[in-house]
Amino acid sequence: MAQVKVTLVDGSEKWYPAGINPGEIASEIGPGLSRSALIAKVNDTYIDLNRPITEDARLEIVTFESKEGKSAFRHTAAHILAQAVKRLYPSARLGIGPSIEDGFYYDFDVETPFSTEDLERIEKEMRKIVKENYPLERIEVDREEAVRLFSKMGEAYKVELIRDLPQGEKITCYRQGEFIDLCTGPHVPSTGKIKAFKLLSVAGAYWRGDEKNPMLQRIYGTAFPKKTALDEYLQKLEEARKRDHRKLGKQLDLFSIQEEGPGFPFFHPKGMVLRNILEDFWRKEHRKRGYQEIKTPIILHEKLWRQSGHWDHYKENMYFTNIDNESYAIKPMNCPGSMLLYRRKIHSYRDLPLRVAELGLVHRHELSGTLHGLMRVRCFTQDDAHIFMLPSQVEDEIVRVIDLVDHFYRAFGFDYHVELSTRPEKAMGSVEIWDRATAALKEALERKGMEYKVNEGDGAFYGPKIDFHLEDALGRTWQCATIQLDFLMPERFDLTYIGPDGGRHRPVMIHRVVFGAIERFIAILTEHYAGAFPVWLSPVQVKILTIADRHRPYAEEIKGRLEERELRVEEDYRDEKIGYKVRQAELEKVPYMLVIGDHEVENGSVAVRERGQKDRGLMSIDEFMSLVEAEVESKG
RNA sequence: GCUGGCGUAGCUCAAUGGCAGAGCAGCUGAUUUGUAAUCAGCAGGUUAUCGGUUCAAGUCCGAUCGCCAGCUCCA
Repeated sequence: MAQVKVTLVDGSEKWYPAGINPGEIASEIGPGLSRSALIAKVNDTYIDLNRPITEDARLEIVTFESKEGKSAFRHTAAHILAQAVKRLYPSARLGIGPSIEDGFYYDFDVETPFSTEDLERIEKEMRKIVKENYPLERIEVDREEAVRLFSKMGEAYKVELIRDLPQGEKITCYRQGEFIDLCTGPHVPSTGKIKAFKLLSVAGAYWRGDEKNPMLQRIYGTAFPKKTALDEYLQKLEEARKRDHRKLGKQLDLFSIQEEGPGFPFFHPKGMVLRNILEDFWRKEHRKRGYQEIKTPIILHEKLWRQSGHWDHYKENMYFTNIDNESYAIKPMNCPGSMLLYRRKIHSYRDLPLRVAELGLVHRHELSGTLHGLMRVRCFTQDDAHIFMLPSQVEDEIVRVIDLVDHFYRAFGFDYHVELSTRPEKAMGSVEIWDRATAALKEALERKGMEYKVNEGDGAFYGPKIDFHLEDALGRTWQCATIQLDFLMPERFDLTYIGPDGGRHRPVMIHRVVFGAIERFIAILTEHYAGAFPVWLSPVQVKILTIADRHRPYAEEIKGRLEERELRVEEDYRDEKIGYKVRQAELEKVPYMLVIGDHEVENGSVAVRERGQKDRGLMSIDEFMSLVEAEVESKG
């Protein structure tokens, strides 16, 4: 019998009879691996454990530890969900059911949407299917057969998917018990593997993500090989919810959104402190890098928006108003205003690049269902800038902005990922111009050696963009910084500069934001620190707590000393026990508490308590101030 | 905008279709206290809004508004 050489991940090589499958190899290696084996990676493809190995290959037994293992595991869980739904609701039509980060979902077309009680029923049925422990069987069919099979079952959506598959490609299905689904796999060997799972929520989702298509019912769930891991995950979710900036914003009294202004946030005194610190930091860093600051009006005449192209491409998102029988728009972006200012005078090539920054308040009519605390609002302040350049300066300028964003995000300890968004369907300008702009962005990214994901068709209507995404507490990502390259606005506004040849030339322009929107950035910041802001950002840096009334004069003196040094101080002189005041300060997440009693008054010291820690002991006031100031300086 | 869920005191939450409640916060008083909650009293509500069913609605039905999850869209 022919033999195949199998190279394992540790580099060892073994010979097996041809046709052996990865599952058999796993059990030969050991019962532990055999038990945790889910799928296999043979050379570079992931396959089921029962697929035969017919030639020499590199083999990796894939467990739940790896991304692909998790994905296959949860994909199988999705099939179990679909099977359960088909048992309970035979008329349900199947959409798609992939694994996702941390779980899986499956879409169903059903007459009446699922309720929470339905989820419990479905879960119960799923448990039965797991217990019945069906093997997952891979079936290859040709196209006609597949169409016939799924048509017979009435699975119109599946038939549509099959029709869209490339011609000539093999079509695979997976069967478990009475249930069969169109699927490329791979899957874990049997339904019994899915030991711990939970259905989490139901939501509507358009078929194929298009709002013109019917809305299906999507059931979300997650699955783990062990109950303890599932519980741990649910616990983690619970913890993450406590970091929600909407909750913390209320608790810490940073901001609110009132029913009278959906999507229009109110900033409270403490939120304003935070916001002003961010703006101060921003101004300082921008001045250092040669930016000038401007402010343009919030309301401008409709004709400006016609000229900029917003009228044609962005009208649905804009608010309009009338003044003296003329139509005006409330700005959804800052660029047109900035264009007018560029145009106010003649520019020499020697003036370029011209970096013009604006903390600009914009209003956009976002769909009501998309509003989300401070993350997604209807009015927000962009830390905008428009950079007018010679064509030869484009790449350098993009790189400078990338560096700036990186500098900022490092200061806050943020991880981010980058996406390159290309020409959308309803774009202004020619494909050639877009290609040129996109190439320039790519070039800059590659020069920085940055990894990025391409987001086809997601650019602004006037140009492609590099987006920087940050994560919230629940791992949802939000676009914050963006760098957009624009050849079109300068054209539309007939911007020029005088070149060395004395002639007029067209500048190129970058639109960019670093925070993105200050509101969103504050939201991310709040979730990132779980409300326990580092000292330099804390709305209140020090809280003075007195033991008894008689300590008040000394506490006042301390407070004065701290305020002289521009530290942000609050006091709590109420006649309450110290434990009570400490508790309250802890809940307010104030980084430093100073306890003042007889002892401190006598020897002119302060007793320092650090947030989340115990008593740090006595210190002189000078010692304490240097400590805090050093911490502020280091942005720690 | 769409699908589903939810909306009770400033906050967190109770209340079979049958008298709207608790804890915290607030106010008043007592207490003068050493590192995560001192005690007592008082006050706090058109149960989101509007309409309907019912002898009776926080609870059932409809509409509107808002919030939450997701989809679509986006900083």
